[in-house]
Amino acid sequence: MTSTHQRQATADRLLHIHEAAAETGLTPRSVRYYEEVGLLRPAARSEGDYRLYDETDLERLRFIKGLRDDAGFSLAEITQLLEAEAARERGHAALQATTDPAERRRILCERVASFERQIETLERKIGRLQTMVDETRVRRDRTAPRIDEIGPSEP
Amino acid sequence: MTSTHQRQATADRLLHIHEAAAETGLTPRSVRYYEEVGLLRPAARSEGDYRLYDETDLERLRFIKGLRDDAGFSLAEITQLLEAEAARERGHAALQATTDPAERRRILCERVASFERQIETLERKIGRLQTMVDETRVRRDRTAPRIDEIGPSEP
DNA sequence: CTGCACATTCACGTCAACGGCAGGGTGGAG
DNA sequence: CTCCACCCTGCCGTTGACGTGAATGTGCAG
Repeated sequence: MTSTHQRQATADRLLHIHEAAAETGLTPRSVRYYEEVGLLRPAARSEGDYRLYDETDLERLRFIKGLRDDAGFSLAEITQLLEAEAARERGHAALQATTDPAERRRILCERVASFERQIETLERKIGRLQTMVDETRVRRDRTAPRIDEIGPSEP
Repeated sequence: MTSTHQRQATADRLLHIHEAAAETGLTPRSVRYYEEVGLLRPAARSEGDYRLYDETDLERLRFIKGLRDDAGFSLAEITQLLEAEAARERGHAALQATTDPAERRRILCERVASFERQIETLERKIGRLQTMVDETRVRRDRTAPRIDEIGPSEP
């Protein structure tokens, strides 16, 4: 049977788990674990049941790693964000399936709303971090003038 | 120069662990754990060996909670940041102990540098999050115009 | 064909960050 | 005084996020 999915749009070869992991800075174990908890679907399996990953999978893995390392999100929170993404993709399919302008409008509006919810989630985190930065800056700025009070620097 | 902020009515009283925890949105167990791993100096103890917390402790606990919840830092990372803070406090003591202008200047400069390292740590995290926000915004902005393509909204 | 490196699925081990007891002490109300 | 709510110190349990074999299969190099 020939593949029904048109996933290899960029003509990339499929990577084994070790290569995909190396490519994204993860371990094979983590990648399998992410699949186990439902963050990743087996892209494809080789004849011998080897997991095979394409560029889409790599992007997804990089996204996960970014959220985990940079943002400090738990895998549960990442699941939420990825489910929103999945909903957007389902919306994409639904968009192809209808020509009704009102329906198409509704789908696209929901997608925009979904992006905005994600932005809000991230910006809330940024806001809290920014508050900490501001507080630190205030403390620094209360310290700095005391240096000048000492007088001009020693010759 | 005793320019201390006027404090809350409860500022003088020392709090039991349950009160301190409630005040900071933590659990008593967490607070004890933070002490166990060295995030918190042995606070004062009552006659019956009860832990007692003052306003400084509460600030420290809020700081820890902020880093943990908002920034997603691990307790190990928080330890680093708090050690920097401790170094600044040692600097404060050293500042009291000397009148040598050059020495006082050095201490204050180091403190400012320490604040700036902390700011940099936080802003690096903000930067990564901001990148994700920007990417999301781009995707949203690629979606939005497609709504207008559909035509004016149905009556 | 024989290695050899990498893959698979269990299954158990580990570390962080707590939760939740047991067994015993403390301290203010009644 | 008792009662009861809170505190203490262990110490074991749990959850998340993997690490680390063990037993077995796969695929290509020589």
